[in-house]
Amino acid sequence: MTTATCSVNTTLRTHHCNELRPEHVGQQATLAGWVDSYRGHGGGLVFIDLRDRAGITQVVFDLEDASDRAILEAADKLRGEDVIRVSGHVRRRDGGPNPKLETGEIELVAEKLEVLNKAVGLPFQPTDSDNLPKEEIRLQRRYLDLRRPEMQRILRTRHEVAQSMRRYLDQRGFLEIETPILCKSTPEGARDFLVPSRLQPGEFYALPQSPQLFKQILMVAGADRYFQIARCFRDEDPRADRQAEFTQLDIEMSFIGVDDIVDMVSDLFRAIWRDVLGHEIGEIPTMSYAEAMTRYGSDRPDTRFGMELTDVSELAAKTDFKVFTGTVAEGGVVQAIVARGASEQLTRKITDGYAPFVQQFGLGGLPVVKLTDGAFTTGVAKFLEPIADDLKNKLGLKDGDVVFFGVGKEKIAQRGLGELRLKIAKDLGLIPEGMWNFLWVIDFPMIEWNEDEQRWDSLHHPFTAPKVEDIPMLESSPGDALSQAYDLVVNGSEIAGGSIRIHSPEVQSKVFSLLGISEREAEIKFGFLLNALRHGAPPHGGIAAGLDRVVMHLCGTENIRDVIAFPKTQTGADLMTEAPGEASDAQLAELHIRSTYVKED
RNA sequence: GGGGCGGUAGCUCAAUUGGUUAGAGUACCGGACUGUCGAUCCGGUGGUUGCGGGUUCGAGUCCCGUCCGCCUCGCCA
Repeated sequence: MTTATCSVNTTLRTHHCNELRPEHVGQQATLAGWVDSYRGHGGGLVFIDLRDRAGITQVVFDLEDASDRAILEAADKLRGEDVIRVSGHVRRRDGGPNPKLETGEIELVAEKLEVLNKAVGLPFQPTDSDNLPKEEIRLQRRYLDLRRPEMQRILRTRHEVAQSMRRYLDQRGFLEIETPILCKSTPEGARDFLVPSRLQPGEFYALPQSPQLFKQILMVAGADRYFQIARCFRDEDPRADRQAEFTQLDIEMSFIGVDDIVDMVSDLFRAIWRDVLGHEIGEIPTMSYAEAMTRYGSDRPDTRFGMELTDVSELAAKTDFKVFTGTVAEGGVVQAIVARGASEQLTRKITDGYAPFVQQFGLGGLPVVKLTDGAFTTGVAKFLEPIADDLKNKLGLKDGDVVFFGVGKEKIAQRGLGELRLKIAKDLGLIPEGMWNFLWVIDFPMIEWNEDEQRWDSLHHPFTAPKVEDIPMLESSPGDALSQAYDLVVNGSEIAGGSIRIHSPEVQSKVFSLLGISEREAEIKFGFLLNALRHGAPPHGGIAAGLDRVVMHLCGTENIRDVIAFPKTQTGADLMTEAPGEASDAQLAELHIRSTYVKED
């Protein structure tokens, strides 16, 4: 018995709207809910579909049976979304069963009707699935939108995921511990949301970007196994699968290595997919970051289809095409992906459109050729003459294949082709339905060079432990040192990421200095963590899984706002409450704040 | 901060190259109807075409600005 089907009888009702069955025929029942639809036949006969969270039951007002004229007149005035309470007896339907409803074999014959709340001037009908209002309207009247069965299903799925997580972790000795929302601002990472302090004039809290430091402190505190379904805040621009305020399943464990957490979290996701979808994930394969970048041009590869990247720099250098030869001479690469047999579908117009697409990711352009009757045609065909046979062999080309070249610095060529690979696969429908390709990506580099800032940035975060054997490389060749970090990917989407943490103050200091964080700076910003590491820190590590994204996958939506009860728009607004709003001068004065913003005309 | 798409009745949409009184479905209101289940049938109300300016004899349509929503690059340790 789940929360969806258990009894919810109260002083106002005896059953929910998906409970009455033929076995209840003859019994008295009282239902309460929303009028889902009204079908009137004049003075003598009115049908109402009554809806609540659980489902729909047909109520009939029938002059020939139990209903009197006064009730029929009242019933005739009922309209969609009115909230009513009806009492009567259950009977088998006269007009035959309705197979579309789980309660379709019975109906409730109304003897008593009470209108609890009349719905007037609805902006839209939540039951009208054909004419779904635009998202703006749905967000303004979220209470109506959430009444839709599809949204109810998502709310329930999100609940089931959270319960599945709690059940699983509880059984394995994890403690659910809350951490502060009003935190100290930590540098780096995303932009912080700031909260002014009234009691400490001129000072500010930050909302947590994640409970990262607190959960490490909890390990030092001997909690051993911690989890939390934690709200996190990052003041950055949103995307379809990301908003500033989001939820993570946050986990940290002591006395573990990479395999412990990978195995445990694999098992956790097997449990979630089993609980929610009844799907068996099976073993989750592992791939190194280097392999993911080389083969798929992404650190979160979608392995549901092929079209992998191939490096053709050596051949490209033998052409007379300056774009190729110049790039290779400067240390860049030429890589290729092949859309097999797609030359008919990928018209000139479409392939032309791919050029600006990859330019977004920094590529200069997008050389293209097609293979027709054994010869290269269109695009850069003429430049490929000298290497035609070698290229055909290397890429295994057949007539009808389309080849796209990514030309430039390795990272940029990989990223550009990686993104193009996904776009082409979507455009051509190459992505199989119903597949769940989970993948652990491991062996990330510790750091990567930031060209703009001319410094090393951590790939994961500054508390990520290097591989023990790579510690000496932090000084000799830091860019090659690998970390004990891991990301869980499903169908090309990152749903969890974490690492074994540094538990030695010496290694932590070394990493800080590598990242250009001075000792003094580190003491000011992370002094409490460095102190904790000096006072008996166990080896520990953890992971954070994006709850919103997990639910998106399980519900089959590509819009993060669909899986959040009260989401925010692209400008960070809540269209229902109209947050954010202005603060009064008195409020600001108390907080020792004055706005410098000047409205433009 | 950059690029793209969109905004017409409560809601979903239409409106020829700029051209008569901006239409349809649905919702809502009124009427008919005793077995419907997207009930049906008849009638009706409903518009600052997001907002401001411009071009024009004439603007929903073209131009400029602006607001809002969505997608995206940057950003997101």
